Amino acid sequence: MGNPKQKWTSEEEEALRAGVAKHGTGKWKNIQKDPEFNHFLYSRSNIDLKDKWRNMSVSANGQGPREKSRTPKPKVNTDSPATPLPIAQAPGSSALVVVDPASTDVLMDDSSQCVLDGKTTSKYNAMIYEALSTLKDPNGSDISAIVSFIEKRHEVPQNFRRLLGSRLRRLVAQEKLEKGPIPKPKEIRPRLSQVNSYLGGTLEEAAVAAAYKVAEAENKSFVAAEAVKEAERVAKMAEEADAFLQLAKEIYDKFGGFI
DNA sequence: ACTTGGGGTATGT
DNA sequence: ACATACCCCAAGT
Repeated sequence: MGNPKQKWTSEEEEALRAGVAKHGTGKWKNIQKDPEFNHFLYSRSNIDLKDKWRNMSVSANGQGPREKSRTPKPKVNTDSPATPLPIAQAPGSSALVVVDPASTDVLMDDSSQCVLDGKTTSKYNAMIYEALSTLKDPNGSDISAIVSFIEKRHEVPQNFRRLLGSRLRRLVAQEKLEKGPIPKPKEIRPRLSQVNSYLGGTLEEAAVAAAYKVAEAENKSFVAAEAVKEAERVAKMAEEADAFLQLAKEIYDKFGGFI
């Protein structure tokens, strides 16, 4: 009747995940009110968040269809901000100890072997941002420094340096990174204003939204240098948004000279 | 005022 | 039919 049913967008889901990661399960109202997530969740109620979380948890779980009569909850739940995330949250969640190939499989085992492409890419991006933001080399960190930093912190394949090299080139090509000073979200916004002034039309909204998301996501990955899990998630977010931004740029390249 | 569990309806296989 | 996704209600705190 009143509601045509509003499907949850991936942005909303991400916001919800992030919110739960920060506030813990059950603090739905807090998450909804949090200015950091309210931009994505303003149209959802705390109850909606709860329901969505339930659904996500159910489908992310291997096969636990909606059991009602089963498992009447053996645990009373210690109610700590650490929660049964539907996707992530590694065994030793709090520390910097991460990613050794043996333990990671616990979270993404089901789809691990085939489609790793996108996921590893995101992971590498996250590592790069982590390295850059930690090293904070004003002249820009050279590749050796980045490699050695990451090697100290993560298990990486033998050809990692090669991978990293192409990865970096790509990021620079996409202007998500610069050679020289560390990347700043601010670098992106002025660019967009060009697009805006030329197009000024329907795409403006999309472009601004995309740019804002990229900026926000990248900005976050600085803060999240210590929380690698978060960084991974954020990197994925950035990549999604970046696709949008690319589109906007292409359009600008085509029509920018005329309009 | 919020959280929580149950349930209802639409939609996809 | 069954499972899933979204929404709503009523009870408990």
